[in-house]
Amino acid sequence: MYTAILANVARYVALTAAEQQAFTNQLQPQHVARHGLLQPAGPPVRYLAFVVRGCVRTYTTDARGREHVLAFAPEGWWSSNFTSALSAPRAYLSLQALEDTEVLLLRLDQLEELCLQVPKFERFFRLLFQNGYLLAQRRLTARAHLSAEARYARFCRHYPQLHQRVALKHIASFLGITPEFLSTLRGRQV
Amino acid sequence: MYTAILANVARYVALTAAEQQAFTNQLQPQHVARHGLLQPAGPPVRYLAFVVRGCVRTYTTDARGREHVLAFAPEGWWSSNFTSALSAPRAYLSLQALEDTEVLLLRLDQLEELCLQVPKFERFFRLLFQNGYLLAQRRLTARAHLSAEARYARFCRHYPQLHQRVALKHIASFLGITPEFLSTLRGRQV
DNA sequence: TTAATTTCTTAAACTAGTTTAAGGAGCGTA
DNA sequence: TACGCTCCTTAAACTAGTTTAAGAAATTAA
Repeated sequence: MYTAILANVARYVALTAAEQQAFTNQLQPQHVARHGLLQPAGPPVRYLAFVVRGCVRTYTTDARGREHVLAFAPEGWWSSNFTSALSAPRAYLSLQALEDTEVLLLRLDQLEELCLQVPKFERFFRLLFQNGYLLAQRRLTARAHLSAEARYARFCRHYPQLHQRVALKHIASFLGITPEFLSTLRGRQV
Repeated sequence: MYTAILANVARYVALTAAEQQAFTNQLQPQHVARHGLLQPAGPPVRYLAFVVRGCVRTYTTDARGREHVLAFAPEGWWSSNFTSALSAPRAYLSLQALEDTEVLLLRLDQLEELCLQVPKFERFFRLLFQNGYLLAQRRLTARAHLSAEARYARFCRHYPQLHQRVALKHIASFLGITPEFLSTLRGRQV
């Protein structure tokens, strides 16, 4: 259950058995059926999710009710519903399971608590966010530099496994184009 | 010299006089003339910059030699040249002073060193990157949800001071449109 | 002051990507 | 097996934003 997440943390910081215990105590395991939404117990809050099995997509819904995919997270990846008030205050991102999925949830307040108890986690999450920041910037750059076709080619090269598992419409949304246009792009390449 | 940056750090963590000393010892002050590039002493590396006075833009240059602005940083803001290998490995972002500018530079290796010496900085930079990650995600969302016109309106509302100080072509690049098109957008609104 | 250079504006031709629409393919359910 | 549903594909009409070009305005330098 916790093997993968502990290995993930161990990439950056070495934990004692007691610290591992303190960590896993905070995590809420959740099983989410295909197409179901992730949500920790209690009122809606900010949280992180670590995907143990399956695949999750992070998305927003705009004023016209259209969804925009911001990220995918297969096994071993972190994801979060963090966002800031683009339209409404307390606007959270939604996380949906694209397959039968097993996740470990950590609310932001639990994260803060954990960092106070075990300062090593300040380091771990500093590096995690530092990396997330870098990836988000890379995607901004890609959108500025590359045509839709080049972005799709890059996506296929970078995430071949996702390309197989994830519906075309979600990939299109992630790339910032319509499903129809992605379909024509695919047609061209054959 | 260090008043502003210490106030900035104090928003998240309380430092002792000795810790303040350890922090400011690592910082490299640099004066950069208008249009000059920021760069810490030594070989090119990743670094953070805190703007004490003036204004900085962060940008990349693509294969065709065209620049794309990723961020602006006026007084009191942090900025960095972090990026990951979109095209070449060791591809850093460039930071340019848009006015006569005073910055404090902190190399990534110095940051790591500082975190080891004073663990409070793990917390500070964790929160700083967490926030940067959030802002980058917000910009990705804005680009998906909003038309160029709406993005420009939002930029003007959000950063009225920048709108006055920064050249139109840089704002256009930041918004992801051509200067010509931004110019027509401006014309329309009058 | 003039001259050189960069930046901004305007407008017309163009194109990457959208919209709309309709048909087909797959898939879960009864 | 057929029904309903969502997803994917194709194609034609359309549009937001680009490209090209040329002139006006603002900066910079001498």
